[in-house]
Amino acid sequence: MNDGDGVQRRRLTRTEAKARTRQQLLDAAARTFAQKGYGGASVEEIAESAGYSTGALYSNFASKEQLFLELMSARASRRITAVAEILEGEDAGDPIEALARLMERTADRNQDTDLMALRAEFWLYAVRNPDAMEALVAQRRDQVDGLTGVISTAMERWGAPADVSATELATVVLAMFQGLVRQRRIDPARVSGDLFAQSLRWLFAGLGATGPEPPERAR
Amino acid sequence: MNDGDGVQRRRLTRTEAKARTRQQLLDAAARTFAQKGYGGASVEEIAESAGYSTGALYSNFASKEQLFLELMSARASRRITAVAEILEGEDAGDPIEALARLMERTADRNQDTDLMALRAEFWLYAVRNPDAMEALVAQRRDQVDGLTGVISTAMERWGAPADVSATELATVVLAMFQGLVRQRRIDPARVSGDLFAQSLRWLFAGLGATGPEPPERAR
DNA sequence: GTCTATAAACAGATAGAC
DNA sequence: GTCTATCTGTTTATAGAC
Repeated sequence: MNDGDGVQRRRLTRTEAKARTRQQLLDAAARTFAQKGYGGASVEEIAESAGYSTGALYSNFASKEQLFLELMSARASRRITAVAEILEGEDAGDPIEALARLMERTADRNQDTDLMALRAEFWLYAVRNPDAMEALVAQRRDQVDGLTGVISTAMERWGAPADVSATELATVVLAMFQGLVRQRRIDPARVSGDLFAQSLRWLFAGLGATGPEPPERAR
Repeated sequence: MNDGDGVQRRRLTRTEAKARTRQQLLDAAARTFAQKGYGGASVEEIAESAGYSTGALYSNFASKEQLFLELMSARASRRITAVAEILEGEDAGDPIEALARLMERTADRNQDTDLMALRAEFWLYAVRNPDAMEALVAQRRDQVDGLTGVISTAMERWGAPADVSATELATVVLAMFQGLVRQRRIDPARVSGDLFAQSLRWLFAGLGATGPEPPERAR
């Protein structure tokens, strides 16, 4: 119970210090897994990248796999909320503009390329180990939830019919976003920076379409 | 020059036999890399999956990496054309229906899950090794080209403005498709099978929208 | 709690038999 | 041209010093 001196002078108890090490190792793991992949990253690399030894790593995590899984679950609750925050800050203006700027910001910066790569690693791991899928389910729902705010605003602006589901639309917007970012990493010359904004305008303008057929046809 | 009997009875010359082995190894590599990932698949696994030994593999490929790269380039010219073929067969009907059925077909079958996983592996590899990106560029352009046919048909049907680029639209449709398939693998309960068709209708119905602003607003 | 040293298993790649 | 056997380096994970 009582550990040494009653008052904590250095503001870092032993357990806090360990938690800090844990977090540094998690961050290093995120970097390393993103840059080298799950199979390509060695635990020694991760530990060194965090400034520790493999011994310290194994003192905090049972195995390489468990470290990866922890990362997968942790990221579900952490980073994703950043999307919503960024959007909140811009919510005053045109929601489509806000979404488009989000794309430009995340698509080309290296930091977020890492994030995209890490997400791809997560997806591949979960596809191969279905037990790990639930973490991705949570992650995806957080992303969709983070979008529904702007989506709803945009829907009002464009006078979308009441029977259009905001979450379904958010799912579609997320799909477009991720798909375009991935393609832009491959062939930036052919995936222009504002293609996303253009697509959003098309999409929202078409929400009024009711039937499965073109409005009028010369048949 | 003259090998044994002048006429080839068995229809397999030695070079043909080697080419056959090569192809079997490539197919096995595609399966194994898809199922275990680049780092997770061992050359012994690949060779055994093809019914050969590692010696045979290294007789045909310089290294594991070169095998992977060959696969990456080969798939660019092969499988992708299948997309266009499937679409051609359905072209008579509603183009949107054709695209939607394509999604249903590819999204849930395991064979195509493998293909999606393999593509994700390609993407990750190329993001980390930019020299390999050109293969993906070709792959992406083939995919887009394979789509432009149906897209153009659908554009006519929906009376899209002339200034809408069919290839850009194909890029967007491809992004939506890939994004939705990936999300559906994560959370099928929340990504319904016909959400893709619905999105396509929204998208095509909205092509008429010209400006960056909603058509009319209660401001 | 973290480090050093090491055990044990496995990887990619090669050499020589056939 | 393919297989068996093996070499070499690296990997995950652990044990014990501090």
